[in-house]
Amino acid sequence: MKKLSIVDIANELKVSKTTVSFILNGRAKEKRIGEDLVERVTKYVEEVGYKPNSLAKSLRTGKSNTIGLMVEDISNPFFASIARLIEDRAYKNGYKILYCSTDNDTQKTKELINMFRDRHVDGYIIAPPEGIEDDVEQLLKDGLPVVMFDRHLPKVNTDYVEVDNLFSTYNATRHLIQQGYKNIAFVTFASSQTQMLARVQGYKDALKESRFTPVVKEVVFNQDEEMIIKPMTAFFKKYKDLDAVVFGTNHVGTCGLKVFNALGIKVPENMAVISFDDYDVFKLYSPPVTAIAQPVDEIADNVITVLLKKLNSKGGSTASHSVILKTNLQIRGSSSGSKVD
Amino acid sequence: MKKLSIVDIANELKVSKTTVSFILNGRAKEKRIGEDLVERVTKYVEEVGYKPNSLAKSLRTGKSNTIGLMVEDISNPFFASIARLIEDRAYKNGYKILYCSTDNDTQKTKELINMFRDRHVDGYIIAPPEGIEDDVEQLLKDGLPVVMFDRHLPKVNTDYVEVDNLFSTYNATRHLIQQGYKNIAFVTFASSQTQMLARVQGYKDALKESRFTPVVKEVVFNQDEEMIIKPMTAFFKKYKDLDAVVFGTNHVGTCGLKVFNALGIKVPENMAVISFDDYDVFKLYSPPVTAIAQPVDEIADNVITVLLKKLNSKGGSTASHSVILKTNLQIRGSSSGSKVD
DNA sequence: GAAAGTAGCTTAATCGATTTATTTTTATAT
DNA sequence: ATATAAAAATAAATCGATTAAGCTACTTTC
Repeated sequence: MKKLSIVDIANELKVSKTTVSFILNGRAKEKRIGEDLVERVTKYVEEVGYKPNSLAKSLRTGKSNTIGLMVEDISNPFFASIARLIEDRAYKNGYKILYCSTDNDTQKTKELINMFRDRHVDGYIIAPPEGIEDDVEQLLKDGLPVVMFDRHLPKVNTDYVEVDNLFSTYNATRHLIQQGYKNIAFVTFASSQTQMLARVQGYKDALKESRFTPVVKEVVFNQDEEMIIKPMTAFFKKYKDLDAVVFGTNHVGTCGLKVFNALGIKVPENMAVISFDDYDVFKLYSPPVTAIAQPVDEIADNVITVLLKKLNSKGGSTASHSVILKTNLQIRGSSSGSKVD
Repeated sequence: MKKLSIVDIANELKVSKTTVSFILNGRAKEKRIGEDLVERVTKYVEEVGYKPNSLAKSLRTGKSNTIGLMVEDISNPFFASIARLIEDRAYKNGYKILYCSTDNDTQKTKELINMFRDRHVDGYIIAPPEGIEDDVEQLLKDGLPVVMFDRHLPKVNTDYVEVDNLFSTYNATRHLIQQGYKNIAFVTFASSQTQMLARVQGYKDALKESRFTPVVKEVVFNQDEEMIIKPMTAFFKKYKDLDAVVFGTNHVGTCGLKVFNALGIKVPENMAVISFDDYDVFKLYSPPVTAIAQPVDEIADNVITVLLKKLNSKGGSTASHSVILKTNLQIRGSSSGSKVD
């Protein structure tokens, strides 16, 4: 049983493929095709289970009904859950997702964008690394909708969905200060991505307000966790008088907990911890770790909504929708959060 | 600047598009095209950055260079890391990944398979739910390679990559017995998927060997974690004399830990725990939780290797490669694993 | 020096849809 | 009965590649 084409349908019913095409695309009324014929065709198509070849369709129409999703790392729970939610919404709207991990690697990301272009992806959802401004600019110039999330490219005027990073770490740090902690460090990945800069700034702002000296440690992003844990271990060995730390991402936070476990540093007795991004590891740590929870559902929801809007408004120069969402400081810990010396 | 097509290239160079196509596909020698022309074309193509339209190419050749990856839930760390590794290998071999989550929903999975077919995916990687035997059979009949992982469909003769589930839980349970635990439960998702049946069986076998009575609790898979935690809480409240439990998956295990936290049950003092699938939550729990670590790298490696082999051997009826990998029981816990009453 | 061979390209069909332009058929008006 | 408009359906071009088959012009071969 070979796959059916529109010609087969047309031949079988002794009509032209044009007619079949019109009917299948709901343009029967518009093209005033007789109701009886419409019914005959619809019925037969249903009966034999004919599905148009989407490649041919895409070639002709230029639309592929595919969305390209580029995250930093699909195996990171934060990105995985957002991907999951976006996937659901996209499928429901007839779009498929082509996804990939950028590893925050500029060159890799550029290649992936080309790959997506090549595949005639209709829209792009990107958690962008630095250095891809020109490529994104080009996409926009060519009328392809792009929505960024988690961070954005300041030099590129496009839609994005983010959380209020600066306020989040500011607030978290202030929380620590109010609990009486005095030597608070900030540990994060070395990066000049917008969200990272904002997170560091929030921390610094809070410290400045209380006239404390900031201690910022940046570790280099690496697939191999050991390469993250080593420098971090050295850092905590060196700064022995720290009594609290804010971690810039869930991954850094998780590595941090591993370091503390290895060094025998008790959380929160010896070291209060707040990490960006909430997830099971922090919830189940004992005692559980305070975390800045990002509203993943809302992020995913906004991202896909904005993108679908752009896709439907077909080239209409919709004004940029930049959505900034609030995070939620999940305060946890046996000592109800206040310092006990 | 409109996108270039092969015709534009041909016109510009005053040659036929056939020639350009042959050169671009490395068939210049075979089609004895002059070396100078080959160079001229190659150079020009490079210069203007022409990339063939892959849709047109796929339409003509029938190959899309895409692999469909269907996992249970992309936001589950086990599947996310495998997806990540497969993605890497696939991209390196010129294949893109279309992925989706099945939620173990038969109907949804059938629809997704159709979606993939429609997209002319070249090969399928599936962690199959039950009930899709016919659909997979059809794929195979149509010459489309399918590799399954994590579990398989006993009635369908296709390649799969799995771990030795039965031995894994048997071994884990025996470990608990050797430590002196006497009332060991097995908690898992209700499912008759091969891997789940094997896991329960391994547990039962070990208990039988020592003449203990098995206590198996099955909870229903649900997106909403509360629906898992509730019945599990009831279960542990009811069976108060349990001193150890084996969890069938990382997700059940994580929920279990949440239940114990809520009920004030200390692990491992009041309840020894071993969970299938190792990940950060178990490593960082204090004291860390013993887990059955699956070799995700090896799984991903084998899956993609088998699939690529099939894709390249072009319809050749390669014999089924079924790979069964060993798991690794990561023994952890402050009391070095033995029971202290 | 005519037949055969070959190097080097090109013509045209094809994949399976969409869509523009056109034709045929039927109904209505004059 | 004929012109005219409306309704219904179709032919053919197109999207951008691949590829089987064909065409020159030049070189061999006997």
